[in-house]
Amino acid sequence: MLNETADRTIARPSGLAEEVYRRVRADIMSLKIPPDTRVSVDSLARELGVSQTPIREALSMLEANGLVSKRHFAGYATSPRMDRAQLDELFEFRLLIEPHAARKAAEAMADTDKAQLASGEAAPSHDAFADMDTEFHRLIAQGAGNHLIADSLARLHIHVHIFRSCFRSEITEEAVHEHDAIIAAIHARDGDKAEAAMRRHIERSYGRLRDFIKD
Amino acid sequence: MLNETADRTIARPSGLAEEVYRRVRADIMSLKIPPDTRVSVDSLARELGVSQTPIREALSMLEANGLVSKRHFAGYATSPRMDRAQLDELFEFRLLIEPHAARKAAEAMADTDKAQLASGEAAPSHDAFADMDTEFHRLIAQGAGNHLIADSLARLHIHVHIFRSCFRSEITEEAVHEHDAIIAAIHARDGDKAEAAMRRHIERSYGRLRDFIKD
DNA sequence: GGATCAAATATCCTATAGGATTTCCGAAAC
DNA sequence: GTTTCGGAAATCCTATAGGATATTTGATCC
Repeated sequence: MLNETADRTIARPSGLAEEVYRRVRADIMSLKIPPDTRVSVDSLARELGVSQTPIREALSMLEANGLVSKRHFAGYATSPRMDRAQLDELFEFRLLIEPHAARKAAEAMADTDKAQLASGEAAPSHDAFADMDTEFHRLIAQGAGNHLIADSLARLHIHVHIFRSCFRSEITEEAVHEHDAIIAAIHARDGDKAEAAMRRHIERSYGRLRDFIKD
Repeated sequence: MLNETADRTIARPSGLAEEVYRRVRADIMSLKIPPDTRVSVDSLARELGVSQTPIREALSMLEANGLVSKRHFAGYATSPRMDRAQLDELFEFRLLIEPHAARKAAEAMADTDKAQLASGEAAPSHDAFADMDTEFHRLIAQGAGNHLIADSLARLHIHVHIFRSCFRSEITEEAVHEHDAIIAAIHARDGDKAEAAMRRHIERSYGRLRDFIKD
């Protein structure tokens, strides 16, 4: 095995900045870089084996997506963990979008996409369930057939994912059942039921997450 | 007048990338850089008198906001003008968010902010009306007290602004009257009326803009 | 013991140079 | 007239060096 560039380097010739962006985003989502932590351009450049320019571009994109913030002449840092007010705002926004998305998905989702919906019942671990949950909501958002809806929810769910991972919340039977109800409504092409089931799911999910915040 | 750095250069020591971002965004919104036009890093660097690095950062942020797109080894280009499908998606999204924002603004908006609401009746020109309209919707979104709502709508209204500017649509009496109805409802703190008035305004606005698209 | 101030370090920000790739333009062939 | 091919130009992408700033550490003073 003489494979030289094996460790943590990036080689693909398809845009270094994009590759760095995905990698850092993954590190933030997996809490490998915890919230409210400084992110050094130099360190990342050395660790990933690339120059500072693509790092800088990737961090600029992450900043535009709200995952890191920049202070002039002080560098980048990951956003602090959500507080109560931010959690409230996030779920208020989700309640505006996702029930509507579920309705449209029920009415117009392609059969091939519907077949991919899984409730997460078979998830073997916390991380696996988190990934399946993210994919579940992503599929429904995509099923709504509106790119703005899909993109907005993707951005939001990243923050939900981080928040949930901070507390390693358990895989509740409730969440699985709520997912199943949504899946059933979509398969039945019942827009009203899908919208109601999604609204209920988000409200319950908010209740489960809110308990983790004391301040 | 011996002011040397007067032309189109940038000097403020508060983050060059941010300054470049605002400038390029303004140029795109004013159609000084039309849709579907290539944007050269070198040219911008020479024109603004700064290095390539802040240009690159600013373009990365603009890309994350959907105003330009990048192709590997081919450079940046402004997004093409919205087609019918994108316009439909945009207004579907606005109808999900803005009526709710108007309701919350009516219920909780600060008096000092309410005093700033203007229908745009006194706008002397097309550009002035466009700016007042943007500010009108921004104030209401801010009045909803949810940063996610405010940020999402700000992003969307940029595209509305560009689309409208492409056709230099007239200042309709209708739009002013619709704005007045919203303002009246907010001053009366009537959430139901504010939500209904905003929904009606967006639906009418969609009808006025849709006529410009033939394809 | 706590606070204040100054120097040292680490980091960011900017600028410039060189290699790699796409695009554009013109000529030749069909 | 249309298409194809080749070369030149423009552009992007990456890497490195130097100046400027914030943060940290340590010593001194109260």
